[in-house]
Amino acid sequence: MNPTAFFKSLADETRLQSLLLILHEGELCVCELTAALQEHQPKISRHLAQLKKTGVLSDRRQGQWVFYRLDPQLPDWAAQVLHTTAADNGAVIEDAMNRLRHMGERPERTRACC
Amino acid sequence: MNPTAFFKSLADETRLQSLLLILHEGELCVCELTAALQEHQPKISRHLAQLKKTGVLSDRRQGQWVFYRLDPQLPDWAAQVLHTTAADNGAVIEDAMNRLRHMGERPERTRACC
DNA sequence: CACAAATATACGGATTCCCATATATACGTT
DNA sequence: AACGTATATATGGGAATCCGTATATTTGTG
Repeated sequence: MNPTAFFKSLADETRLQSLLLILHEGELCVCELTAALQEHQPKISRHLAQLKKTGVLSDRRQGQWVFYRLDPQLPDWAAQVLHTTAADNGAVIEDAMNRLRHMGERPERTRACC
Repeated sequence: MNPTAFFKSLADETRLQSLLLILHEGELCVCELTAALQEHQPKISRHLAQLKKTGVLSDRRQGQWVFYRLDPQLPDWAAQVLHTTAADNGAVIEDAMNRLRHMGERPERTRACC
């Protein structure tokens, strides 16, 4: 993982908020992020695709939904950077977290392997 | 310190290398960074000015030289991000460190206050 | 197989970013 | 004051980035 490329991934409001939300929730699907951040779906999808391509996130499909989470292979230092950032910047996702909590009809999760 | 703005500061090869070198050495002047990174002086100055403007670095003039160091007011989480990155990415500044070590005529430092 | 929901991608346009070059400013020395 | 060194800034051009809209793809359901 190239550090500059990694920081480029974090250098966008939508991507950083998405990452912090995913970090907090474990995994989230596109529609949840779209609702929480109040952004158009293609915008969210585009940024998630970029984060996946650079190895920050990985995804799994479950039925109609695609859930994104931190890539388990993300280097420790990079994961640490994210956790450090999350710990001191809760305000960044405060509004989004509230919207997420009050969102009706969130898709049900099943285990990755049954 | 806005996290997105902070990460934008790190999302450039020249800026990140400069920061990691400064972190390692405590403080460096423009001419040392120019030599270590083998870049044109205006390019280095421009990036340092940007890092200063966003509150990541601060500078002090000593005679003809201007030394840059981490801004003492940089939030802990941001400093931590830098240290975490430095700890696992020594390779990023390896060549530059070698050039710095073999650089002749490095300017002498005096204490900030005499 | 039609249809709706969730997600992904393609396309242009607008903005931002980065650079090299040229020039200006500040300091020290003579 | 004149000159050399170190640093800063201005300018213009090219590349990368981000966005909204339109459209394609995938999946589940009837």
